[in-house]
This record gives sequence, structure tokens and C-alpha cells, in this order.
Amino acid sequence: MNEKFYRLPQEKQLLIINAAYKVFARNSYKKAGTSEIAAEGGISKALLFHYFHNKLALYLFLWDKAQDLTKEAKEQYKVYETNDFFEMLRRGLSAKCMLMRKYPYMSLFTMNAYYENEPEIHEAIGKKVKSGADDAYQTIAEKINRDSLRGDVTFESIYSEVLFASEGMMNQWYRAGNRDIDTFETQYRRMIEHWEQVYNRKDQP
Amino acid sequence: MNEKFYRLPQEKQLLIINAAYKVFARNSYKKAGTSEIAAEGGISKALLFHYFHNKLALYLFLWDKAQDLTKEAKEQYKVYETNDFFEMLRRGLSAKCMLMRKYPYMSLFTMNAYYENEPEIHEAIGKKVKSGADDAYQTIAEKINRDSLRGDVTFESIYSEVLFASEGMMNQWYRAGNRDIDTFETQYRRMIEHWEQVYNRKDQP
DNA sequence: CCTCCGTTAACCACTTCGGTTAATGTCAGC
DNA sequence: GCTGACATTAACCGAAGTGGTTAACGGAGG
Repeated sequence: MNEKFYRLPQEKQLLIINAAYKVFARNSYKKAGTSEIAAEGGISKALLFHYFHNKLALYLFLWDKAQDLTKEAKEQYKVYETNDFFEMLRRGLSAKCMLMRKYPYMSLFTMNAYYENEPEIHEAIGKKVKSGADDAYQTIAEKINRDSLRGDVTFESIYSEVLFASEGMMNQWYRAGNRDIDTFETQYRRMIEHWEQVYNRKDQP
Repeated sequence: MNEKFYRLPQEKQLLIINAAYKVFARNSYKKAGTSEIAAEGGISKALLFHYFHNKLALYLFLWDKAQDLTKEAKEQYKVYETNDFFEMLRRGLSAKCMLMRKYPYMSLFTMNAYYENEPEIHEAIGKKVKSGADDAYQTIAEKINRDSLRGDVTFESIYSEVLFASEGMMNQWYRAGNRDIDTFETQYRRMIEHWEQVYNRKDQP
């Protein structure tokens, strides 16, 4: 990773990063071509290798960037600073959409990167990650006020159901060609409303 | 498509078909290699081209096969021969798992094939499909007895939520390396129980 | 022994792979 | 106008992989 990359105009950096996210998100590491990334990013391949010293370094840079951005976004939108589950979902959605607008393929990249089977990647990523998903569940499960949730199903099952549906929705959006984030956001927001209707505790004093 | 392929022992046919499903499911059409398919299927590339006259023909054969298998499985498990939504889900799950056991990558293939952007494929598939997903919703929505479902959320929103969660679950299972269908089945079955608990009408006479 | 036929190793011309080299284009300072 | 430093790229490298073909092998039946 060459520090000259950071001296580029922001928009050019963004173009290159998004090109890389896109190509790596849609292909396995092995079959994602650096030429394709360079072309998509509007620069020559030589220049791409001038900024990132090889394919692997670029990939890992993207991974770290995604981690940082995600963490920042969660803080910025105060995702964990509420104990209302649905409010947390709404804030999480806002954070996610903000990111998706700026980095359309980042979340798809992240999802795939975690399960990348190329040994170099798998090893490098494995070291960086500390079972982040489980961590998140722990954090949330402790924070949430369950008195406002119906008591006949466990929070765990609600949580996992919500998580699966989110992933399914996002995946479908990507497959359909991930245009139109606004549509995604309203659709997702409607789904949160649905959950709020279904999972809240009705028989409160 | 050479009819000699059908004269092969069933298990060899299966091996080749599943190899092709796997490679096409995990890569875009363009980047899926016929050599890889042949190797994975345990035959030489020449023989593969002896059975299927080119890459495109193989792909479309797989698509048709998937359609037929899915339709058969639904009939075999009488998926649409009930008006209880959750029973329908359970039967659908059984059908799906039966298929997944025999053709592990078929459903992933199907999902991706529908959105394949290679023009040849997109065109050929587009002709074959008649918005099957919408059709399915219509069929189900008419059939289902809504008196046993809670009335404060629409069936449409329940249906789409269930669909998204299913897709999310399956996708995650694939990404994690799709071993162990039993685990998938019990996990899914637990989710159906969750839905049944959440969506049924409580205040019945 | 021969003929058939399933099967494949080897090959085809061509593209793409990750990565490099050598040469350009650009622009500030003199 | 000139120079030197840096940004940028066209062209190239050998290696590998592409879809697809060809010619030959191997073993069973007559």
C-alpha cells in the first residue's frame, strides 16, 4: 500500500476503491481480475500496481477499509446507543444505506470475503476477525430491553430471523443489479415496521 | 445435448451434472471454466464436449433440468395441496432438502442463473421463464386459509418476510460451505416453528 | 485379428492472468 | 524555454487458462 494513493483526490480514490469492491464482490478472489479493476476504476493497471503492491495487498486493504467504515458508521448513527430493538434496527439501516450509497459493493464484498476459500485470504482474514458476528449478538442481546418484546418466543430466534431476512433482502437487491438504494431503504423500513407490529408486546399495562 | 449422456450410469450422470451446477453456481457464466467442470466431474473435457455440444448448451440443459426437478419435487411432496401456510412451508422445506441432498448446488445455480448478465444467457433464460416468482405468490395467496393467520399484518408482508429469511438462510449455508444438510433442515424447521408461533391467530373461538 | 466405441492426452489458436518496463505526459521552479 | 521530478500509461512478459478439436488409445464383442 503506497501512501501516494491517499494524496489522490477523494473522488478518484473512491472510484478505484469502488471498482475493486465491485470486482472482488462479484468474483472469487482468484477469478477477480486486476485488469478489470483498473479498467473499471478508470486507471491503467500499471498505476493500480503503483498504488497497491500486489493483488493480495489490495484485497486486504479493502477488507480493513470496510471494517473501519462499518465501525465508524455504527458510531456515527449511534446504533448501539438505544435499548429499543426496533430503533436499533432503524439506525442500523440508516448507517447501512449511507455506506451503500457511497460504497455500493462494500457489504457484498465483506460478506464474501469472510468466506473466501483462497488459503492466503482465508488465513489473513481469519487473523483479523474475532468472530465479529457473535460479538455483535452478545452486545445487542445485553443491551436490548426485552420487556417491550413478546415473551413467547426467545430474543435469539427473533434476532436470527431478522438477520436472515436482512441478508436475503440485501442479496436479492444485489442480484437484481443494486440500482436504486432508496427503494431498498423504504422496503427495508417497511419490513422493520412489520417486525415492530409482530414482535412487540401487546398486553402492556 | 447428446442422447448418449442419458445412457450413462445414473451416478455418473449425477456426478457430471453436480459438477456443472457447482462451477456455474460459484462463478459467473463467463468465468466458469469447462475444464473445471470436467475435472470436478471426473471426466475429460473432450468427453464433456462429446455429451454437450458447447458451454451454452450445457448451461441451458442445467437450467431446464432444474426447472423440471423443482416442479417434480413440489408435486411429489404435495406442496400446494394444503391450505395451511405453515404446512405448506414444511412440505416445501422437505422438497427443497430432498433436492439439495441429491443436487447440492442446484438451487444456488438457479438463483444466479436468473440474474446472469451474459447476454446469450439472459436472453435464453428470459424466454423460458414467465415471472415464476410472482406466479408462485398468486397460487399460494389464493390457496391459503387466512383465518388461522393474525389479521393485523397483511399476508403479503408475511410472505415476503418468510421468503427473504429463507433466501438469507440458504445463502449463508452456501457461503459457509454447504456441508451438513441435516443441520440446515433442522434450523429451517425451527424457524418455521417460530413463524407458526408468531403469525398464527391467537384469539380463535 | 479386427472393428467398434467410449474415452482421453495432447493440442489448437486465442485470451487473460499478475506484474514489469520503458517510455510518455504533465507541471512546477528556474 | 528548459529541466528535473513525478504521475501515468502502452506495451510487453511468461505463465496459465479459455472453449473446443483431433488423433490415438484401450478394451470388449464378433
